[in-house]
Amino acid sequence: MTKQTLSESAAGEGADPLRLDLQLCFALYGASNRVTRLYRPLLAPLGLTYPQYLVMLALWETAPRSVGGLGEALDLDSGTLTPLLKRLERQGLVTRTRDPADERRVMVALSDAGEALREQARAVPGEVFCRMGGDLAELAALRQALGVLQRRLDAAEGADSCGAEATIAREASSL
Amino acid sequence: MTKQTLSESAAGEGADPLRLDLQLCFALYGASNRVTRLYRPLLAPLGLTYPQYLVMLALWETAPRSVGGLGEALDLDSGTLTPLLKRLERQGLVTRTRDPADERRVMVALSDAGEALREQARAVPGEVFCRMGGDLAELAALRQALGVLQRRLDAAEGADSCGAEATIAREASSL
DNA sequence: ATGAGATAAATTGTGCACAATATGATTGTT
DNA sequence: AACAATCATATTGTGCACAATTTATCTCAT
Repeated sequence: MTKQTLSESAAGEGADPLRLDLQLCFALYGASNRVTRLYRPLLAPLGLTYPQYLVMLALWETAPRSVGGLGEALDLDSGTLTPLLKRLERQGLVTRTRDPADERRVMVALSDAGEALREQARAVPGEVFCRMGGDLAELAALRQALGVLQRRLDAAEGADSCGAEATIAREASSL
Repeated sequence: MTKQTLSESAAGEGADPLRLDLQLCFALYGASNRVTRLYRPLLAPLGLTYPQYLVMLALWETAPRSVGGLGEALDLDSGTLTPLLKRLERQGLVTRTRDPADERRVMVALSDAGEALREQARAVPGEVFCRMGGDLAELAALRQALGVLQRRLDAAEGADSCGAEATIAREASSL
């Protein structure tokens, strides 16, 4: 099976660390694509894409929120959010109004239809959970590990060249 | 910090499985975005994007390959690959020629420049490994868990409605 | 008050990701 | 041989994701 070329070819032979992160990054890339494919048919009846669903989830928890606030919550910038929010607005799910207290900000609020959609969306997480497979402990562990990795990637965001001092620091804290 | 709204708000309170997969899927989505952001500055000197790099990795292992073969290896369809491969061709890194034995197929081969780029790319995995943080066991475990999840997601690809027995199983393990 | 920075969002341009469809080649049946 | 079904790739259209830039607003030191 050709699919294994990148993902598992070195699995048996002594764990080359270079192959490992190739495999890990590729696995994350693939998993993300698979997740959005998994959501697609479930969200289609609601007229939402997966990123739009994430925005709605954020708003169902707290609204109104500024574009920047949403961006920080979802780790997306205005170049992604602005057109996405305009589409949600065109569908009548949210409203976008400039904050009178600070005209630079745009506050995103839920319309009645946006609030109402919450009920329609209630069945989605259960379906996803079910399709992902039920080993709760394993999923929890995976989420936990992703949280740790995420913090490291966020930390690495600024560092320009993982220089000698960083390598030493890594070795010191490595175990 | 608003960022925690989706990712960790329920961490302390009894592990609602519905929140869990929301968090897990969101974490996968975020991790994938972060990975491509991590690669971007490392691949920019090579003139490659992360998906283009994946294609080149596949070709450096085995070439020539058909478009379909690449698609199976990377889990991408021709709608994604065709324009990507045309860009690689325009950069002089690959050639695309129809297979004389089966004119439906397009074989993608490496040009000399494409072969040569392999040397330039040799430093990339090390940098990535370094920036992701060095706990080898943890990264290996994460990759392992992603492999399991991936197989489940691939299996769930066809299933239309995670039927009654699965729902019952979920309810049984739900609390 | 005013102009220099800082900040928030929008815009522009490139490149995925994928559904739906189209085009053309191959295979199997009759 | 002819033709339906299948298969491999390409095309079209929508919607992210993000870098780079622009526009408008705000803050603050003077």
